[in-house]
Amino acid sequence: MPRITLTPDQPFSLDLSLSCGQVFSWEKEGGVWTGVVGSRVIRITQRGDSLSFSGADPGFIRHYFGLDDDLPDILSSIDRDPIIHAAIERNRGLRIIRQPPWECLASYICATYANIPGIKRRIFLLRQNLGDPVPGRRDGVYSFPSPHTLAGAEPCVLSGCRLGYRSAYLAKTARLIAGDPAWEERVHRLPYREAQKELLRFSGVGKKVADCVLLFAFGKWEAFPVDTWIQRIITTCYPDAGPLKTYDQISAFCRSHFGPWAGYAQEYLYCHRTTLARPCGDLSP
DNA sequence: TCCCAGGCCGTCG
DNA sequence: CGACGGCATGGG
Repeated sequence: MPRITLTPDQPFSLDLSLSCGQVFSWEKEGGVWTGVVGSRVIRITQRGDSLSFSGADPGFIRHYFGLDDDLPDILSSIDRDPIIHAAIERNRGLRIIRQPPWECLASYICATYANIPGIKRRIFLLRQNLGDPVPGRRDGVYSFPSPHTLAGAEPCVLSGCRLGYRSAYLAKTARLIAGDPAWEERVHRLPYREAQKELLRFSGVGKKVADCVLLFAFGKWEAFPVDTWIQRIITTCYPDAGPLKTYDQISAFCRSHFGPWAGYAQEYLYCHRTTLARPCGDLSP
């Protein structure tokens, strides 16, 4: 079984990274995480500084989990106030995962105005109803459906995935992308703001979804997704920022406050949301 | 039964 | 631009 030994100067927590709500298709059973990334079934476990895994080579694992990002450097650069400091102390080792772009985009279209268990359920149904079974010992493991498959899906099959009003958005975007295979390379090449504009062309994609995809799939670290949790945290815990009202005001304040790795700060705040969002921003543990 | 959830779209000032 | 209602569905 392939293995990666982590060095002490580059902390990593598999549990935090997979359970903080950035990915929706990983499951942990008996200490082992299982997920489908593209067409690979990856099984991985962490014991201390050792990662043991199957289904992918070490280079893929390093890239997918961001193990080559200099986390201590990133964290010290965003550690600019007591609020984020507490979030860092509590969640050190959380890394932003590099998701396949289409899976990430489609998942976050399905994630609007829903809670995480509901999102996981819908994406599970999408895989089960429209994905391809992935060869392996265990059945019940399916790849994420391709844009082409989703674009041609029977309406009754798609409605069985319980997406509600998101269903039409996803189908429309799947059709657009099935006829535009260069979208991924285009977004990669563009700087943050123009890449965001490019994603906003897709149906069901507003600024929040676009920023999630830019952060979680394209490594645009300036992206700072503002959802209801982050909005609450910023307005209650950062009153000195002034009366921030619009998405762009909050997002821009956080980019200037946290710097070029603002997206990492967002994820640490989000991971710490239930503590930070309670009344008065109480920092007690 | 309520309220809320990793919001977006269309419409109207 | 900014504000606002509607929206399918499921969790707590």
